[in-house]
Amino acid sequence: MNKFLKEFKDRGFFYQCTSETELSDLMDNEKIKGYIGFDCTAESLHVGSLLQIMCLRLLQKNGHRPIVLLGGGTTRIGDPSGKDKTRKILDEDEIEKNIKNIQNILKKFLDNDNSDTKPIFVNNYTWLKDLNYISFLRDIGKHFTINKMLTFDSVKTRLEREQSLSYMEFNYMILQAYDFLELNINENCALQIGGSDQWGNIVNGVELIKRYSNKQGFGLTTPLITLASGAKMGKTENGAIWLDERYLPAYDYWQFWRNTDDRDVVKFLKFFTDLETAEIDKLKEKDINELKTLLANEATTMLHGQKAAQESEQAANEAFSGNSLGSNSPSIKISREDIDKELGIIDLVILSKLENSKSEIRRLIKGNAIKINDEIISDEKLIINHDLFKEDYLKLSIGKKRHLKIVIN
RNA sequence: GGAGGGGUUCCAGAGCGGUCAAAUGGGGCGGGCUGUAAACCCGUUGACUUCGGUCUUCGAAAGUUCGAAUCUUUCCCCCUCCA
Repeated sequence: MNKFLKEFKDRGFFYQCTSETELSDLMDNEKIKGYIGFDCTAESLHVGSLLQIMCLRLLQKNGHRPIVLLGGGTTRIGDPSGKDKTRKILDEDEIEKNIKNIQNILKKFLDNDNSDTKPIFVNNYTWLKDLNYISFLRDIGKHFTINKMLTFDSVKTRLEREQSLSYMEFNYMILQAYDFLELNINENCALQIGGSDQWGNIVNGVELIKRYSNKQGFGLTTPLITLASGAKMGKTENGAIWLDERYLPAYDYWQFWRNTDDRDVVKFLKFFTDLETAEIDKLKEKDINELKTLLANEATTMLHGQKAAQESEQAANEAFSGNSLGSNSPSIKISREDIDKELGIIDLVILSKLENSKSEIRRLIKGNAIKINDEIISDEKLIINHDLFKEDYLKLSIGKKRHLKIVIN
């Protein structure tokens, strides 16, 4: 089996492939281009897209060249896959902004220097925006039958549940298929990779290429990642695990990985680190918490750099060892005047932005959840005075996991 | 176009004139146990509070009433059946 495909499988990325043997042969014989489309609905990518990003990296690692399709055009339509309802359509400016942002994130994960494998960024709006309706229907539309389109899950589930599916959304799959054709013709792109929910859309592209150009394209999908807990990857109650440091600091990103469920650790090491699978299999014997730290360090290094990863680990050690916080711990500054005017504990927490409801803070105090310098606070009227600032800071903790350094400015 | 059913707190889903800031379950948060895990147990889950209460919520607006999530009217949205 082709080296790329083998690792793709070894790491658990593989779900389905249109013509596996042929794809394997092709990738043995030549370096190909493979693309993945990213939706531009959100201002940044979150870990839910990470597996796709890892696929792009794997292509590069094996000498193939990734094409990143930023769906500037299709985002204007909205993919009905997996959606119950039509979602809100973003305006032009937002989409443009999102595209730039997402592109910057992806560059962090990819090798942009090797001229043979550096990623090609394309925006499908460039070719979708000028399509002529009549000629599109004649050239492309004739290759699609409604009969077939109605059988795709994305359409079928909507219809079965009698939820409305607009004609606009119905066309999404045709546009995605057209994207693949476009890339196949103009970039000689032979492969589309996507999540398993994209299978139908991908197959459409492969078939369109066959009918239109009589060439063979390939589709490859990755499984939907489900956590041991049954939750979806990437979204927590506190919000998505963003890949953009402006939305989620490196320390929190590190913590996300550090808090991985035991049962998911090995799987994640294979998915989200560059460690060789053989090595990971050996590591399995290690202490589970060491593995989690390893996972957190590898994943954070990949995105935010080694320095950020080390600092995060150090900060975590400090925060959880119960000792004093170091220079890498999350911190905020408050002014001397704030303390002079008898700042209460509740207001301090508000200032820290750890919580924004006074009622909630009172509840936390009642539940022994709030600590200053590791001592439980039981008086909600406690006034913060300068004596609490040992050295030059005060350690504020909420629960077991949130610790913050309060520094006087 | 005609006939019905419905919109409730993060989600699902009770309530159907006062005892409702609203049952129950899920999720979240906190505590306990531990390993920054899982499972389990306990507490909590609108805001503000001088802890006595006060204020704002049950699709939107107006009304009936001492009093409305609960009744009436209009409007908006969703669903089911018929054409």
